[in-house]
Amino acid sequence: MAGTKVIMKDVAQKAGVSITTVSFVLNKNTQVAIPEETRERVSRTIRELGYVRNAAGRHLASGKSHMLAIVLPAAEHLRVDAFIPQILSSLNEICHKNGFGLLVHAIEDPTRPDAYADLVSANSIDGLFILNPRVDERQINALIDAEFPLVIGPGWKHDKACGIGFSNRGAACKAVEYLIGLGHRRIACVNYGPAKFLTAASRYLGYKTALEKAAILLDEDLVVWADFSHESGYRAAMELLDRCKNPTAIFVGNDTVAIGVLAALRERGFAVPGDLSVVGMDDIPAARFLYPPLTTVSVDAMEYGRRAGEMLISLVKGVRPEPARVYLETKLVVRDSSAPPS
Amino acid sequence: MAGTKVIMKDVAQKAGVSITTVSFVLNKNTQVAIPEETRERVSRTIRELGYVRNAAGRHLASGKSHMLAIVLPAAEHLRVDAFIPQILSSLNEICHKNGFGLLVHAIEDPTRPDAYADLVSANSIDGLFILNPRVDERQINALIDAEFPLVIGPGWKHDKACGIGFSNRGAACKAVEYLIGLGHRRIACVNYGPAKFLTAASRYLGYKTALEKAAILLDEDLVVWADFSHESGYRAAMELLDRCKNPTAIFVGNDTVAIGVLAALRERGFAVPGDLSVVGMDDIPAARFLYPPLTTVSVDAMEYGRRAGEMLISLVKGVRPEPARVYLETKLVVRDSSAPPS
DNA sequence: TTGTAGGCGTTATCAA
DNA sequence: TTGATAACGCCTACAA
Repeated sequence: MAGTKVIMKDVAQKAGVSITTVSFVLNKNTQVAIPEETRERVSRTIRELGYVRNAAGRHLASGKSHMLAIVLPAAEHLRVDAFIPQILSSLNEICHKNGFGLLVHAIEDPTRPDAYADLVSANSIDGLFILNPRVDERQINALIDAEFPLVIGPGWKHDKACGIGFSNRGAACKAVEYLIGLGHRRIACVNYGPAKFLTAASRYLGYKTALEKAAILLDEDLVVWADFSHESGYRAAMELLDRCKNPTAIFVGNDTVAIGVLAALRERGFAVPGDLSVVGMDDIPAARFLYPPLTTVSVDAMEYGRRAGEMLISLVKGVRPEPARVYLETKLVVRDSSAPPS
Repeated sequence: MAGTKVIMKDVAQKAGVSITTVSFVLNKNTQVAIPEETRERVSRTIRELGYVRNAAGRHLASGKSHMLAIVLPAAEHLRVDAFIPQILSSLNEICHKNGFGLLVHAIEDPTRPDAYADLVSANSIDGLFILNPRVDERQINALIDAEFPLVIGPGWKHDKACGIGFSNRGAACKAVEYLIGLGHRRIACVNYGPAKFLTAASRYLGYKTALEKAAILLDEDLVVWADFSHESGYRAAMELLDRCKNPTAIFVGNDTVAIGVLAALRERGFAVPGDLSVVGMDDIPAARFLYPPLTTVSVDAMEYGRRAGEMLISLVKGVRPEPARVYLETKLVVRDSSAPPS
């Protein structure tokens, strides 16, 4: 904000060079050899005048907006899930470091779930990171086919997709196998969101897989579905308890929902882990400060966002990241909410 | 993504009108009377061709980017604070409804706290919402002076500022007065962030005000400072307990930090509220599901974001919102973490 | 009511 | 090595 608007022409005039030269300096163009002296003089003039490139002009001429977007397929996600803000945070950092802005687009109108595609059509963004897509999102494949820079979960079924995340199925399986290892047999599942969300479906699959491997028959009455929020976890747990099927452990689809589950158990007088063990997923920052501290499966959310950003920026620059699919490590973190059945 | 790029000219040709007419239809221009029949035909053609306005062209020609930004002066905020995502969520909604994109800019480089000003200089954004500024942010007044659309807290000291928020001082005072009303005298304060953040400073002021009104001498040893995260709240509480000043209640600057405080108390064997009462602020979604359910001061975060968005969009459209400073209502929510001293 | 034409600020091609 | 100059796609006086 150096008072009035300064444009490239002003810089060129003041520095006594052409606009082209200024542009070369700004873009750190190495193809052309500009004398250090000239380069220095132009840089100084830019600083003196407080000149900043106009985004619109640059965008129109280059076709690059220097904007990336993160799409969250459910507004509820953004509102309540403690995992997302961490991703946002590291993604934000990577973007800034590389000169990109970060657009957040949470889908809150279910009738237009693909509204974000307009951002692409309008050429508003250079790349897209889609977190936890719905399974029926057809638009996504069209974008990948069109070779639009796009990062999504590693399990997305498209040959050319670039993805990062972790094995939701594997992680869930790990959590449930841990419970089985403790001796639990009647293990309930409170999933964290509707099955139309890819990762929620995968986590449920992991739950089923673990039971199968241990030859435990799946009891549908032990499965309830929450809807992202603490509140929904609370309600789901209440419903589960009302069914009187006496589980000895509960696998919860994520920690955010587990917060509600723990509250419900407390309210109904169940001791954790005395009467019931609870295991979550995500290891949100609050997990270790809950009562009791929550056993969960940890993923490094900050790294998740960082790597996603790096992959996306690589794609935007025309370099296909290698490897194209990254599975982050998950780790069972045992705290005090789990114990052998009594 | 209708395959290849469609521009206005294509629409104009196919519909058999001039580019101007298409532009008028797109912009819902009411100055000019276009026959319903023509308008309809153009709209249909736009749909058939899957045409979407190019953001760069529009931006350059109109000077409007149709982007708003929210600035978070500490990256830590975004990472761990459960209040912010809710604001983000409703802000996101209002933006979409009005055809704006939402840029998130968390400041993570303390050496360049005003990097977001470049967004303004580059004309990348039409408006700015600054949440919880640092008190020393000089850039802000320059922007307001330049009449750049900007929404900030209502307490920001500039005649022309537009602000929304709530009285942090008043809300904190309310919380502490409640504790005093219960009979507490030795009330500690765990603030949620450094005093250079405006709202943290205001909440501390509220704490002091309440003590003063009740003629209770402020004991500096009862005051500790956290740093936004649960973890920092945990550590701050530990430090407080180590000082052995035997408070009977703790006022915590926000609920996020209070989660850490509760964990520390638990670990040290203090019963809440039996041995110590705890009161937080913000009423984050998790507050009522904590153990014990947290007494706190509630503000409607969703409305906060919504109103902020509305004010900002109004400003962008050149209409100064009325009133220019909005104080949202705060409400003491008494749950189970507070009781009279034993 | 519709069309023509100039301009927005940058990039990038092509001469010089 | 540098400088003109033509795009880029849209908006908007102004003209018809």
